[in-house]
Amino acid sequence: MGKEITIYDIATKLNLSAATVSRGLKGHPSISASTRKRIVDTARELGYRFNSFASNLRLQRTNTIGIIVPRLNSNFMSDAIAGMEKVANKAGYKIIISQSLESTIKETENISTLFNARVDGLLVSLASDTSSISEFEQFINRNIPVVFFDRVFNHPKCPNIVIDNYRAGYEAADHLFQKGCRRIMHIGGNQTGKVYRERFEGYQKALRDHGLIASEDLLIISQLSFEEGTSAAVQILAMNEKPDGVFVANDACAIGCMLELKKHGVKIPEEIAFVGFNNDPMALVIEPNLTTIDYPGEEMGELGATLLLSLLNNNNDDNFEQTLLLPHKLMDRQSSQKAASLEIK
Amino acid sequence: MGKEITIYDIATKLNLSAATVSRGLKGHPSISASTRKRIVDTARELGYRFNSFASNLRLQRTNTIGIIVPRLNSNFMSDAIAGMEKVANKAGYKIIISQSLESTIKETENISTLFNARVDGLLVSLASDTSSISEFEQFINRNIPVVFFDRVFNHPKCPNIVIDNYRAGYEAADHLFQKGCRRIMHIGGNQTGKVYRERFEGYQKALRDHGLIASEDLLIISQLSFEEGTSAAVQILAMNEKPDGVFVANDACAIGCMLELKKHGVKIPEEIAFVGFNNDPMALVIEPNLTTIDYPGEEMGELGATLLLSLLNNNNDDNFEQTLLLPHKLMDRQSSQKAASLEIK
DNA sequence: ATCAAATGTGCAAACGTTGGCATAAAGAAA
DNA sequence: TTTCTTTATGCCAACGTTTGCACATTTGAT
Repeated sequence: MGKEITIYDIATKLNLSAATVSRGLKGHPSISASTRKRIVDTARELGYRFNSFASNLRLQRTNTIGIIVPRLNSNFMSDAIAGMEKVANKAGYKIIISQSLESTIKETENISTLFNARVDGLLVSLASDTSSISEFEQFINRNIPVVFFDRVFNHPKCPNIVIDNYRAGYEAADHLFQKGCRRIMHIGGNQTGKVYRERFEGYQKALRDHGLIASEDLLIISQLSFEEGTSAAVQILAMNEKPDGVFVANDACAIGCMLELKKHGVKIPEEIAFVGFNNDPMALVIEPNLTTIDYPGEEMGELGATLLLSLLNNNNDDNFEQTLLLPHKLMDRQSSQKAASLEIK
Repeated sequence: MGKEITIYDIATKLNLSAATVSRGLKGHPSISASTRKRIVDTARELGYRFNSFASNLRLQRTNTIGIIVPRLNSNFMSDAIAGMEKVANKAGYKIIISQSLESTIKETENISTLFNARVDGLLVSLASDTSSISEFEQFINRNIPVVFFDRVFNHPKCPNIVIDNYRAGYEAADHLFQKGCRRIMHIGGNQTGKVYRERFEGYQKALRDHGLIASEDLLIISQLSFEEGTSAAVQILAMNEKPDGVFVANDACAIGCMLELKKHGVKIPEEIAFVGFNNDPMALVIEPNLTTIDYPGEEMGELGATLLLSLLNNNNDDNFEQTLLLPHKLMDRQSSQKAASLEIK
């Protein structure tokens, strides 16, 4: 429980001034190599630990970046956060993580917490029903950079890092068409944000391009949970004209739906083919394995953090791309192989 | 980008001293209600935000607790962390999270990061191959409380929050026995830490109690990943005398194993029954649904945070339970219903 | 009217680090 | 030797909050 060692203690011991010790520790060029070495050695010997609060107070910056995400426990998110942590750590930044749990209210609370924690910048993936980012204005007004990823919002000052959800939605629906589906259903997420809306719009476009109609009764909007997948299946089972293919905007919901349909004897993919989204590990557990859209979580996290750090350092205010697109990939698996099974018949 | 407002600005505006403003903002009893109101109103009006660095510097505490976990992306962990965040937030604490990714080296780095961040306390679930907690001594020596949960280590100064892994292992193996298994295999995790060792020992005891032998060839030790489940299946397929039941120390590995066995035509549970551990969401996706041990993540997180906070506030140095046990529960599902299928035959 | 107690507020120092500016010492050019 | 650089270090104030102690004012009791 000994007292904390400060640079003064080191200075006293070496007959130097605190300023010299501070500079020595920081590798300032005007300190001679020999003095620097003595300082560093003594610091280690005395068990000195840097006081970031004093430093933060003095420098008016925190070397901390805040992260707000809908939930931590998805595969994508933990990859993304791992990527951010890697980049941030290397640059000497700490991270503070908070979850909105898909609630705009909780999100607002988190924003103030991070505002009061005086993070130097923010990496945000929005809750699905957030329809305005006015809460972020307090950051933007103070020139604290805000970078959105995955669940983004267009704002002239805030870069976005996303995949092309429109294109991915298009590809998913097109894939089902290529496999022989003609009544293609969509189970989509909250349409307030861009992500699920774009996936839906891509799906619609694909249908139109193939001369199909994206009719109302082939659309279910939900929160995309596993349980809501089950409910969606119940709805499907009650339909007179069932779909022959379903594009679900995330894997958990797709799997909940598939399990329930299977339980009622529906053959997948023969009767109904499925395409999901996210490439969740569960997609390889469900039988048949789920065709889904994969996208690079860790890379997105790294890119987001890198971009944020560059905004923090070079204050090239307007010299950035508004939107960065990352590639996605359709993982073609058994849940969509209807064509093959049709050929057999 | 206006300058930050400080208590001095508020004080000047109201013709008070900074000290009075500070006390007013904190609700100190010696400030009259009317003055307090004026202070709070003016603070809001001016857009004052509390400077926690100055406060931390002055008070020598950070109102931050550090969390170290093996990985964020398991269902259990995100529940546990959600529980911690809830409790910590309510008490006005921030949390800093870091992952060891099961590496003792990365864990050590995280420990120093959090040490330098001067967290007021630590909530830790150890990496699976951590065999010594000497790195934590720097905290313990300074009377910074360290609470272990789930993956724990016995240290007289550090409370543990766990489930009874020994008993759970016993119950899992016993369950398989009750269902008719007589060659019960165990796929266990790293035996360095207590968790997987205890599950293994419980399994051994159950076998002994039923007059069975836990022989070497019925034991596989691995990192318990999904992929290692696949390898385990390959080993099983190569065995002369195959097991008729397998207790796997986590669900991901159990599921990897089951999928591979099914691919080779092994009937589950008829030929080989399975019991997993963790109650991962995947356990309800695999067919047959996996019998597994469920335990309360969120509750464990809440309890851990509550305990840590109580250690921070009352410095009742020695007045705590060394080990807190939380209840677990065997979720009896299809993957272990061998007895029923035996009866049919 | 006098004194004691209670109430409300201010003063000033401390927390540990940092960076502009000043200065001392040493070497180089005249 | 004198003057000018260059190099290495020290001085000092500032960052914003907190708190022990002192002080002033009010209230109530005698």
